[in-house]
Amino acid sequence: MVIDENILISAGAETRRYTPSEVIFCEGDIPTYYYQIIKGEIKLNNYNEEGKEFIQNILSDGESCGESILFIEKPYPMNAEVITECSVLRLHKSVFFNLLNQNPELYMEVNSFLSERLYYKFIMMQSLSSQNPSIRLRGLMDYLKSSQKDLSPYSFLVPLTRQQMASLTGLCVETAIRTIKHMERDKIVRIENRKILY
DNA sequence: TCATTAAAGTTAT
DNA sequence: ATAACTTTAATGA
Repeated sequence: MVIDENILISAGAETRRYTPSEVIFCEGDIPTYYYQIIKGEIKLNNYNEEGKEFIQNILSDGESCGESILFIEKPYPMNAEVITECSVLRLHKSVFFNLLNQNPELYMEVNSFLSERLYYKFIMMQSLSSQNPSIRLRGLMDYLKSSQKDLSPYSFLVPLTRQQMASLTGLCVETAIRTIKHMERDKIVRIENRKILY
């Protein structure tokens, strides 16, 4: 949880509902609100000139989306698209900043969330700079798995579709699938009824 | 080697 | 039923 929901609500945040494929904001929009997910999944993405999607991030319960851009005078460099049915708290930028100014602890909470996102970017950038699809996918899975305690092999069920894994690593689905199959042969992952265990 | 295209099978809504 | 996802195979850069 980035910021306690009750604090946001008493500050005047409104609860908004979104349905899958709805767009919360678009690349080029001027940021006006702070958004925090109560429940559901949202992806931050871009589409290249050929229409291929690159997913910057997938966010869910308790996480905020696009907050980093609020701190700079720039339009969004990505879209926020709803994956699953969502309820989201929305607080106007100016109220959000007043809130932070009155509560230094909240600044720290936002900071720590921001740092986590930045950490993800560093980790992913390292593996994405590799041409090898196996290294890219492992970089993604290593990061995701690092948030759980049990680090033993095959204890982590990858909570992503192959499509999403491909979009997060800049691969095409088919390559992601082939690579995952190869990783299964190499005993890096296990596959049980299409679920990937890492 | 990987991306792309096409085609077909599978799962979720 | 229909859409979304998964898989395989062929072809080309």
